[in-house]
Amino acid sequence: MVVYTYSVKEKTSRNTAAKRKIEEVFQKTTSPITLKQLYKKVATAIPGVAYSTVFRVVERLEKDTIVSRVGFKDRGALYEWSGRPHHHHLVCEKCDDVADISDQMLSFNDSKVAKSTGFVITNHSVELTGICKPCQENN
Amino acid sequence: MVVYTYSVKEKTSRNTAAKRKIEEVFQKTTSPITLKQLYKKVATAIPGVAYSTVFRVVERLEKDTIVSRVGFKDRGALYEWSGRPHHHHLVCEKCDDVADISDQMLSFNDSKVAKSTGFVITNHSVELTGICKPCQENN
DNA sequence: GTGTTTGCAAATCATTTGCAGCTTA
DNA sequence: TAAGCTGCAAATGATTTGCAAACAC
Repeated sequence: MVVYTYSVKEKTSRNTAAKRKIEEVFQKTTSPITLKQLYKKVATAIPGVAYSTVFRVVERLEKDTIVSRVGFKDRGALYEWSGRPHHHHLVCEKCDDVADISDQMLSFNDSKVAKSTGFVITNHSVELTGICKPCQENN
Repeated sequence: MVVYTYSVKEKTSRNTAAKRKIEEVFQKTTSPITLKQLYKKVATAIPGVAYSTVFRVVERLEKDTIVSRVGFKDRGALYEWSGRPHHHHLVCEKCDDVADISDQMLSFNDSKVAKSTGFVITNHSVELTGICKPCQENN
């Protein structure tokens, strides 16, 4: 079990069941999940846990950049653990399955964009949509 | 003024003030806007217009693929006119200004991704974050 | 002990819908 | 006239907050 560590900016933090479980769910889940999904999983392990608790823990985790919010078009806000290597997502149109894509596979260069727009690029996010293998076959 | 034209799937459509104004706002605005922003602009020209009217017109326009919803991380759903050539967005962290980026500037290949994941790629969306020139200078 | 965290309930905010009256064609 | 469109009000759903009790340290 990974020990909970807040960023240096945080003075204190307490090790609670909710936090431990939330971290565990994030670690076990490869694809981004909604707060609702997270809450359901947490509530199974900790009956009676409040949605607001999950909300606040994740809120804190996001501020501390331990989890990050990733944006998808239609679904609501999704969260995933930040520790994993930089990657992007490929979402299946049919079943909403999410595959990870490494940055190298995309190979586009920010500098060309930076030059033509005058922006300094600080971050990029790519979302691909497609149809996964199983769904292609079950057609 | 561009004439309102629904897709062939639509049997009928009526030319109303709300629709004309909504189209006009979309045409004049280069960056994606929220429903709220759109509503405010429409309401200025058409006092007393209902939010739900704007909602429903945009809903219809989206179904007819005349406007498209683009996803950003933090802000809510954003809409933009679809007619423009395929492009992506570069958002300024400081002032939320949005610059367009042509697809060619990014030059990444779906086929490599398709090969390694088994997915058939149907669409892609790129969101870059950065700091625009004015904000760099005003620092 | 004491300051953080939690559960509960309620506030907020965005999105969506039902309906009856109005408008466009 | 008739089907579409609109305003209004209210439902829904997601997100957020206040507060007192419970808990970690």
